Amino acid sequence: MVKISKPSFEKVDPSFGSSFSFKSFNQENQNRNHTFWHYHPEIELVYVNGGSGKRQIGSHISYYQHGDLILIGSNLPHCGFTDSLTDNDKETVIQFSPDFLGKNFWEIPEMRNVRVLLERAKNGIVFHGEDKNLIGEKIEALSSLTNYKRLLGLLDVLNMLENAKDFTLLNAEGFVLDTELEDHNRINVIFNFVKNEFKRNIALEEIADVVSMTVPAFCRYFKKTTGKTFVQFVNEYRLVHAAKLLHEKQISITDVCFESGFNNFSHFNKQFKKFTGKSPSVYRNEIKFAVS
DNA sequence: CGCGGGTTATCTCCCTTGAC
DNA sequence: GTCAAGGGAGATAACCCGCG
Repeated sequence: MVKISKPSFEKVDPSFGSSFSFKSFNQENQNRNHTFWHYHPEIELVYVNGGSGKRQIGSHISYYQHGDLILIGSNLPHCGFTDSLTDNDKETVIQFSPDFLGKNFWEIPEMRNVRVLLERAKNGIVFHGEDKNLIGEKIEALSSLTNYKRLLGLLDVLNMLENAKDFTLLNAEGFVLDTELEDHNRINVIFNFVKNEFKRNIALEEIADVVSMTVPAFCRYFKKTTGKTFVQFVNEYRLVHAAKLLHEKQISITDVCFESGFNNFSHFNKQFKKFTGKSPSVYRNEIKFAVS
């Protein structure tokens, strides 16, 4: 019997005396609760000012270094994997309901651009380069402001995000969530299952059984929802984990391969090369080179 | 030479998908 | 939902290369 992890709908409470939620985490205060699969109607803006980790937004999975700035739209399932924060690393999370300033606030002409940004955020947006750093600093500076100034600052940040040039849409391939809650739950169950079990072999029959579907029905459903086949998805999940291990641990490539859920080198090598354009050893050497 | 770590070739099997 | 075909994923093994 397989244990099913329940899908999670996260309830977001605004900070005291405020209409949106502002939270800051550092080495001492790491009580973050978004390392599991969840979704919520509130829009979420996350800034990590250093460190590295994995992130999954919709069906997109990737590894990041030197911090991260992402904007996650309403009801887009996501999961952060930032490793334990060290030294001066800080993670700032802002969550706000799309209508926290009133139902029609984004409709006024002055907010037209932000409305476009929030629409775009339904795909998940990651920001890079100077934009990431400048806006990130601005976000961190919000912590020292009064509630009133903080709200103005947030609008300012949203405007900067809209003007940013250096960004990537994470989920552009079209991650489609059915509006029915039941289907919402189904994909959550699948993602959580993969998250917990990716280090071992997952037979299609097994995962299909978990969500009470036949194997062909499952394949069709998964492709329709994520734009990928199930095997592709799990492979990407494993490859991102492998990239992370290559960066962070001094273990042999063989060990990285098995640690990531692959059962043989040859296949791991082939997939890794297809995914990153480099073989695992070249990939790791380039990192060493960049560091020294 | 033998050994360990990494890469490539090939064959089998099961995942995916189209037809019904 | 079932069935079946084809193609991609995964296993096996041969191969390469640097090192003692």
